[in-house]
Amino acid sequence: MFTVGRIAAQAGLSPKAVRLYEAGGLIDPPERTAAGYRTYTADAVPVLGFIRQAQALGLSLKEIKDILDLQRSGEQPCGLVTDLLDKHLADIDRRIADLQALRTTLQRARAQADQAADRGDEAVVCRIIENAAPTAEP
Amino acid sequence: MFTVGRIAAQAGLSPKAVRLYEAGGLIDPPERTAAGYRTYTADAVPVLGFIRQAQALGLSLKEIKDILDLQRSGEQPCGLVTDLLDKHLADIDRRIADLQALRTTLQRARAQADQAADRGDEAVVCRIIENAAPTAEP
DNA sequence: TAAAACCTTGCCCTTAGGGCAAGGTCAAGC
DNA sequence: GCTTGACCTTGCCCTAAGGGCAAGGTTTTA
Repeated sequence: MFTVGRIAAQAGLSPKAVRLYEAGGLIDPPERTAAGYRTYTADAVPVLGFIRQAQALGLSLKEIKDILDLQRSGEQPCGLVTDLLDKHLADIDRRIADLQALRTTLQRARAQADQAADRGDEAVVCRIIENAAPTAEP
Repeated sequence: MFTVGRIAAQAGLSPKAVRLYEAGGLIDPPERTAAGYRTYTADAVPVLGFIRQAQALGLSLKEIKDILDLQRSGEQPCGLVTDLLDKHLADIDRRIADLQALRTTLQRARAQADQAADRGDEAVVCRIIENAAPTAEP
């Protein structure tokens, strides 16, 4: 039996995160002592570990909850997992492309900043950013 | 004279965003009519446009406020702007690298998912994510 | 003159927790 | 047995940048 602090440490999480996962329905509410302390068994560790891994892969808590719900309902969540992975893969590709476009824009803005500084030029707000073409957000 | 809705439309923003920028000190509080309506002059448009551009470059409202404050104090904000651009450029490079590492991890997880499906294999949560190595966040 | 379109403020919502407060509980040392 | 420190409980406010809604006032248009 472990308290929330111990189980969190075992899974590499904060106690607050563990409570949040419970509140969000990602993990089952554990037994409580008479005093109200949460008591976890070691069984909770792999589930928390899964949550951590899935988060590291960019899945949201909501998506992770969907996977876990499906699994708890006896279904095989593999299809959902692969769908989510595909979705996030495409999302990541989009974000990388956006960031690279933004990088180009930033570099152009930066180069103009240097040129303006050389000329002693100073516009409304330095004219550096006004001249930069609009791009996607980061 | 323009109402908040008109000035926002001119700058490509929502009225709420304009009010938010005022509350955050990015723009000066405009005059009010007797009824309390904000009344902007056309002078506000380039400032709002600057905010929009700077945001598109990934700057936070706080950073943009610092730039505008510096400019309003009579300083030339170019130095600050170039510093911020450099900082964000480095930040973007980090994020692109992180996302590319994440992409690799996701693809590995995805490939394992297919293999597991072929074998009819099903682990705690499909074993797809457990086997994926931890990576940086998106 | 009445309705539509606009404005005002204020509040709650979003992610994934962090931080703090007030108060209760457990384990170790003396 | 008692104290002390470490831990636990819930609850509230905070983050970034607004979106959405509500209740009520105003302006414009038909």
